[in-house]
Amino acid sequence: MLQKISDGSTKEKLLEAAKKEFMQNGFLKASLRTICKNAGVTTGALYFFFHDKEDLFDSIVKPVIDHATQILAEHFKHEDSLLSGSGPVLMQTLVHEANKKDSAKGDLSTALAIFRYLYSHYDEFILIVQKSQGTKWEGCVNSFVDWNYKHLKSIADSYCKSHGKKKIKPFVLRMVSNSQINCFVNIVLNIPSFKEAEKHLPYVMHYLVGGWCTLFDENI
Amino acid sequence: MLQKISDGSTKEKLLEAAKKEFMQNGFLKASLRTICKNAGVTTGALYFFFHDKEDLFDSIVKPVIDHATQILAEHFKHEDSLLSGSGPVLMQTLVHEANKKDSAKGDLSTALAIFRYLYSHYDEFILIVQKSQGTKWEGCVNSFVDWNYKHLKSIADSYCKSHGKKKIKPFVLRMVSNSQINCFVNIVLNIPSFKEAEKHLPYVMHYLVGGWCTLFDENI
Amino acid sequence: MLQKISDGSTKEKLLEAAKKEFMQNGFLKASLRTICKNAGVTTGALYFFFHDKEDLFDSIVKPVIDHATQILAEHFKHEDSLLSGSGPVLMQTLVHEANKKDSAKGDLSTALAIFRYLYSHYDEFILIVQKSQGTKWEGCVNSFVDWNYKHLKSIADSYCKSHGKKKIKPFVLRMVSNSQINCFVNIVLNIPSFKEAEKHLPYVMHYLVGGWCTLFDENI
Amino acid sequence: MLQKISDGSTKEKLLEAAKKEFMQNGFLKASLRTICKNAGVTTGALYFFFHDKEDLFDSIVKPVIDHATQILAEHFKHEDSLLSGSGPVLMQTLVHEANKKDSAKGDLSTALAIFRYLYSHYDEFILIVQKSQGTKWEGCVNSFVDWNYKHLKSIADSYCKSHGKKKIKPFVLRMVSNSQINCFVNIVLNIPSFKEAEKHLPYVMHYLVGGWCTLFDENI
DNA sequence: GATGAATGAGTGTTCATTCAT
DNA sequence: AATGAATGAACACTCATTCAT
Repeated sequence: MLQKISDGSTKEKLLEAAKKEFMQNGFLKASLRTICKNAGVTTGALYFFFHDKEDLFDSIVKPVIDHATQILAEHFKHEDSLLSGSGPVLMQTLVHEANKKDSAKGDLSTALAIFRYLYSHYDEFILIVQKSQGTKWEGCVNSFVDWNYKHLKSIADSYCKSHGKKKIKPFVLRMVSNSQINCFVNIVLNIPSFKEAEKHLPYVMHYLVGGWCTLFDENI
Repeated sequence: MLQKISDGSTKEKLLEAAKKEFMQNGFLKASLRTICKNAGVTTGALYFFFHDKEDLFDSIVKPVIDHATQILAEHFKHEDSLLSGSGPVLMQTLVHEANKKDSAKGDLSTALAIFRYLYSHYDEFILIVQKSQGTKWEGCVNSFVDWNYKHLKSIADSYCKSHGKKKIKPFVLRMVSNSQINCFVNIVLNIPSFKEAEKHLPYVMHYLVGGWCTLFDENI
Repeated sequence: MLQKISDGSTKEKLLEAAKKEFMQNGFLKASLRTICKNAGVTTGALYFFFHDKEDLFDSIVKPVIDHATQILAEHFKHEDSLLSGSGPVLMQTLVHEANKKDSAKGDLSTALAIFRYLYSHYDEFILIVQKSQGTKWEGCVNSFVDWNYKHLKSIADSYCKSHGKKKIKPFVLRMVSNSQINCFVNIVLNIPSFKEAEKHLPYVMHYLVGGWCTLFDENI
Repeated sequence: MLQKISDGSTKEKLLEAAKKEFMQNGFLKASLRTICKNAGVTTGALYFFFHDKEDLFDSIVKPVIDHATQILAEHFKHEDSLLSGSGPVLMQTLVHEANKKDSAKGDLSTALAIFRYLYSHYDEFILIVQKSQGTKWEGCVNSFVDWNYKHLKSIADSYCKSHGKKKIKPFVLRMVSNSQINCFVNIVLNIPSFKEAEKHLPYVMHYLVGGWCTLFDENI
């Protein structure tokens, strides 16, 4: 595994205490004093390991963001390769025919991988999504929306071109991207365990694909 | 109109300065001192008009929340009355057939009313949605999701019953509710003017209805 | 009666609210804001009737102090007149023989009069004794001790002179004076009703006279 | 000695400045700002050493209260052991015969010890007795009165029982207790030096014992 | 590596008081 | 006689950060 087991070192104790404090109070209201006290360590020690308050937050959150980014990047890369390589047939797999097959949107494996990872770093996920106001990560989810948007756009444009339809409006794609990301975030936020989320996932995908396919209907 | 035009009174100056400061820094980081300074007023004056920092925030935000709530309440009431009064035929209007008609989801009038109102109180809307961390309104959007969920559930249950289908899972409805609210919020957040939003609205509705109708498909 | 019945006028309402606030919080912690709010009156009104915070406190407390002072003054004057007029015989009444009679220290009438008055102005008494820190009255009880000391001294000196004994040391007399006043204050503070205090009074006097007479014993 | 000599450290400077400020203004009116300024230290420094304003006051006053309490406790314990161990004879020493001997109330050693201690912590004593309003110590003297009352009661009850007299009324004993404590406090308050107080002490004891013995007179 | 001490600007809030109307 | 608005200094307290040791 990539993650070191907590070894009770000062740094680990600080990170643990910080996580708890950030979870309870959010970045802005969190108190370094409290963190140090709970870690059983002096303020000076904190500043030996971390440059400042935000750096401390970063140290907790960054690895998770990076890893999630990587999973997504691989997923996008994979879909892109399918797309560029194999023309209209595959396109249907990705888009229109998706809801007629039991493995909607290609397959669920990427979604499951992401979920599995996020649930195993639940606190960090919460920190990123709900407690990062005041840090550079407060727009983190939006960045993912942007990214996903670009991805969706390339798929949609490609599909429309090959089917002789006019392009989906960027605004709509942005909204869809946002909708997708938001659904995923919401699942993790509202469903306590990976196991349950796993069970729900097909319904979610079905719903999202339903909306997605609507975009390519003739009558609009 | 219900809203008084700013008359340059101390209270108005304070509210104006507060709005600006809250917009810039969010509730937690906002400084009352700065607000007073920018309003050209002493700290004491602020406390003559407002009970405390949160009361100041409230005074800006509450009327907008109340009004939006009222619009929604009327909308829900209206749909409920259609539902209870007229059986399966209308149900189709509300649900399944929606995407086959140009007035999806009944009609767009409620959505437009809400949008028109929110755009005319843009700053307040931003404050509620993005700057209210640390106040009692930080979960405000979630409350709307909950509310909408109850509404969707009654519609869905009623429809399923009359069509002999098994109920939609609560979790799915919750997700859909969240998705809908999130889309609307996102439009206001990302589209600068009401005029543009108005143009986009049909696409949005089409997308949302698409997802919604998927729920009632046979094959899941 | 000297005391006007509260007529619900603004001034009366202020005095009433002030009394309550001063009782609860003492002079220093008392808030004029709170007083005005409870009186249902604005701050400005308060400053129409009273010069400042201390003046407000004074207005409540001064009449009671004055009246108590007057009662005492009459008592002292009366005892002085007995003293100057009638030589050694009366002296015994006042002092040494006191504890052999059932009406110790002359009689209890003065004490009863004072008690009756204080109990009928209980709140004001508490204010003077326990809540006046920060006002010019915070040493009020000490003034009474001083005054009583002068009185005791004249009695003691006169007695000693006429009995050929050497004078009681001023320090001792001061202590005795303090002891007496303190006992009286303590009774009012610890015994809730005049009726009960009246019952206890003889024991108190017996105790005080016991100590007082000790001063004139031969063997010291 | 238990007390460290002021070493000019920040904490010592703060305590010194605080003592001065509390003496001048009492707890409530004392300003932490002023204290820090006079200590030549920033506000933050104060809060490194003390939890809050009251903790600062406590740190000055608590050791003295504790020590005085201890001295008294030992004294009470000693008297109790005499009482339980040796019957009526000693009882006379403690009570009735006290005024016929030159070492009234057993001996003066406890009183002297207390005085010596209090005079060597004069400022702290003043703080406790006169400047503690608003802190948990404002009723401190009353606690001592209560304590002494319980002690007096056990002595008095024991004496009355062994002499076949009916018990002294609790109210009277409470008053006597108050009177004794009050006298002692008053001495320290009014007599500037231990040396003088020492000279006066026999008179004080004589007076107090005089009153005390009166309680056991036949004719009341 | 880590401590303990200290900084100093900043926080929201309360205060008694004033004054034009 | 009384209001409502406003003052401005003061309050206790917290903050992230620094640094000599």
